[in-house]
Amino acid sequence: MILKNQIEWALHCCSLLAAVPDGCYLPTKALAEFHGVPKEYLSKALQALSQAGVIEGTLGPTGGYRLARRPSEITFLDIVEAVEGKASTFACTEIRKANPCLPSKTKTSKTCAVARVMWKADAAWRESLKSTRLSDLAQMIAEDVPPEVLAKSAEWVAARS
Amino acid sequence: MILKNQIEWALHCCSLLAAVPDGCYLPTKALAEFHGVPKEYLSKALQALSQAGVIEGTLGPTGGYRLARRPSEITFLDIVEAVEGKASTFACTEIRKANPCLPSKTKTSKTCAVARVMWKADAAWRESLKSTRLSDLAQMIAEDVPPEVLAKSAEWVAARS
DNA sequence: GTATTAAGGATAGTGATTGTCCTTAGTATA
DNA sequence: TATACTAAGGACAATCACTATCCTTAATAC
Repeated sequence: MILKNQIEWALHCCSLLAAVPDGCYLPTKALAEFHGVPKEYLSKALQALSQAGVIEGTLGPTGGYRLARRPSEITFLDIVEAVEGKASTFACTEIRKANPCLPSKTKTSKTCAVARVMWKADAAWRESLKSTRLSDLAQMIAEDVPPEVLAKSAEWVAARS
Repeated sequence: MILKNQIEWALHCCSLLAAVPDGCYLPTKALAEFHGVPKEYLSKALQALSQAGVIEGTLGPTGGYRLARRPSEITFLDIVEAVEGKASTFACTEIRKANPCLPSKTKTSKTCAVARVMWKADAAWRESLKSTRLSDLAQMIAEDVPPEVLAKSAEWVAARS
């Protein structure tokens, strides 16, 4: 099991969209070029983010995407769930019901114990993703990347917004 | 992204192996029949568990599998990692390096910030899986399943061990 | 009117998961 | 010793999700 690449793309795109000047939009073409990924396919991830209300897009020559909320109000979970969906990573197929010793009349009152444990772990994963906001990521990146690269990237984005 | 079915099978199989009498082995055929899954394919998951040292198998007419340790010393994480591997669910493809504003000479001192956050969430997931042991699962199941079904299942297993 | 954009449908290519079949070697029993 | 049973594992095909590309439609700025 591995998360799809679109998750990574979506996270990096949102990170970059945080650098878009107020009132402006950054088109898919620029986002794809900046990250070196296919524009058409990236578009699918951006559409998912848009539908989830994480980002918002507008049409026309000055169109593109921008964050729908402030970076401090967008969590990693928002982005991951927009692309990946909200369904648990563990799918219970109820194989416990195949138990030959289980009379068919038995009521399965609770959910499967195995599933409960796996879902608890899934919840812990999401809770961790929820605890980091886009603004936190911006701060981390500001500490990692040299200031001149950061400034140049902001210019690059502004020039295309 | 979704965990493979073999994870579910492996967890249920380990749960059932906990009911095998001391010194006995339960063959793949019985495990597959009990859970209603294809014997040949289930065998792959059991082999992975065996290689990871979670269970141990022996050959011959009285052969099969049994737990390699006591249920209190086997965690969900042991089982999940045996089948799924220890690699993180998030794979960083370093798309940050495609940044056109990044001089090629720039040293990437730290790992990607996005990856760090995703890996932290992955660690939280594994930590949660680590906190539940096979003995805990047995207790949960004992509270869910009617005593007569539990006893009948134990008989079923003993008869094939 | 023209160029540009998001949105989304249709369709292949790719790779991981699922499933089956077969061979090999070790073990218990008659 | 012969036989039946088992795990281990290699080879292979089917299925399905992910990746990628192409195309049409509708809205927007100039």
